[in-house]
Amino acid sequence: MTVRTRFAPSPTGFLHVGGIRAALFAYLVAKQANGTFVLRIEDTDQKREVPGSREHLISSLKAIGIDYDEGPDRPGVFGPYVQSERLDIYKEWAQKLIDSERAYADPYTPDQLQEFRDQATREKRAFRYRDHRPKNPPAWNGTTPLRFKSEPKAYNYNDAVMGDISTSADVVDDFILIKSDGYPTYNFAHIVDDATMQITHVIRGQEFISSMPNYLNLYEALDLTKPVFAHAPHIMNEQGNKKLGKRDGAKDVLDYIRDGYLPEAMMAFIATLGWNDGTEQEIYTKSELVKKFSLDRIQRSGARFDEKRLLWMNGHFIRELSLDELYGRVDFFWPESAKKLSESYKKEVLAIAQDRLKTLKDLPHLTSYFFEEPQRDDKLISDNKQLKKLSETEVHGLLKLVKNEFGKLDDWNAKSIQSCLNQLLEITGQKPGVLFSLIRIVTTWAPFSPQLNDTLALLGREKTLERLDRAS
RNA sequence: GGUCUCAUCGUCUAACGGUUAGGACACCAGGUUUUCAUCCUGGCAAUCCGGGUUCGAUUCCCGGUGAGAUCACCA
Repeated sequence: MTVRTRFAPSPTGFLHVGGIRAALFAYLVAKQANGTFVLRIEDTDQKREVPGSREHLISSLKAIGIDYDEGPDRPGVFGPYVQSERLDIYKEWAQKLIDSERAYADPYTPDQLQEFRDQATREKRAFRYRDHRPKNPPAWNGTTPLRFKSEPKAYNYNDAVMGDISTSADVVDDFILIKSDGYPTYNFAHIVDDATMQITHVIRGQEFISSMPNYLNLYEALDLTKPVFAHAPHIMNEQGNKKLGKRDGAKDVLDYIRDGYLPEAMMAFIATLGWNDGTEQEIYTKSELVKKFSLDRIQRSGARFDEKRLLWMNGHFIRELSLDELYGRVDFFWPESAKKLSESYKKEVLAIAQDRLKTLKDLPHLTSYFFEEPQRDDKLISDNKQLKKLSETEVHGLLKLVKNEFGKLDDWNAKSIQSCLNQLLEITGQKPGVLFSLIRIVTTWAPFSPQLNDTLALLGREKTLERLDRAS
């Protein structure tokens, strides 16, 4: 039997990093078994649907490299893959339950229901709809909710992540199958869909664990084979006190990509948040994840989202990239002033910036002085422990000497510049901390920059002398 | 409050009942004869509490405590 997993989001908001983890896990389980990964859109709540979220969600998945084999825009034999287009299917399955007397029309008004609930609250007991199950419900005409007639029982079942879970019969209740607007509830629709789409592994967030007894009861009423269940804990916010959500400033995946994070870093980071393979490996490529991932090694408690670790991982992946590869990725991130420069020059700049990039977005402020005249900032000198001791005339004297020696150089490359710099140390009698810092600062006006000889070589003799001139 | 689940450095985590409780991020210090970054070396730092079981519990059991999830005509 081929493994089929699915990711089934509702288009009610934006897919943030917490939500995408379930998708990643489902994807990995499918790919690992050479199976199929399905995207299904659960849009049964028309009121909450957010325009554009469907597209956003799809591009988020694609952005970090989660490709689905079947989905709204990838037709397969089990379609349609959008729930609002499957209403007839749900009606059919609902009819089966009506026929077998496992579904009935809900005769109560919302107000009446609320009264039942309030009453339960006053009496400090849990509300259960089935305590109010009508004796002779009217025939269902589609304008009132259709409820599941549960057969409460205790369950012991295995969850691929959480292990053995047991529940009492108390929590099985008569939930709504079809709403009065004719749309099915998630509780009903997803089970019908998973069955008809032949899903073998249901991998989702742990918010559904508490509904499992109801689902199990429904599977039995429908006489369906149960898939493997896997409920992953949520990713928590940085305080660790609740699940990560948009309100905590949780960014969505596309935000991270826009901020210069690599898709492979996002994937590795999200996968290892609460999962590891038991070895001391910290960083995984996509193909390693596909090979090594396993549901039973997912941590059972929620992990916090640690931006610092993400940043480190991103820097790592950036350094791993070949120069050409990296060059292809930073296109969007060059400062405006770099746009007109040649590819070869930009590649040289990129080569000495690569180790320093934590995100691709760091590129402009790390390299802008190669492309445009930097803003002079005398504080860089006056705040420098070594340089602030120098008088203005001393500074000018030093710069003059530097200019002189640089002017005499036959070749202008990193090597010749370095030997010239070494000579200058002898000529001036200054320590490198003073002389090199001074040159570095007046040629870049940046708080830090790559190695001095490399920087000057790339800057070119003309610009170097020009900037020395301007400073003296 | 009911139900379900979880609990190792600040964070992410490893450890068939026997380890000086390991690794990584972060942080700190040193080195790579300028800064920043990379790289290397070192340092700081943890088994929630209380009972059992056992020759021996991070590990098994019970009880606390703490945390999370859920209790909708939302998913």
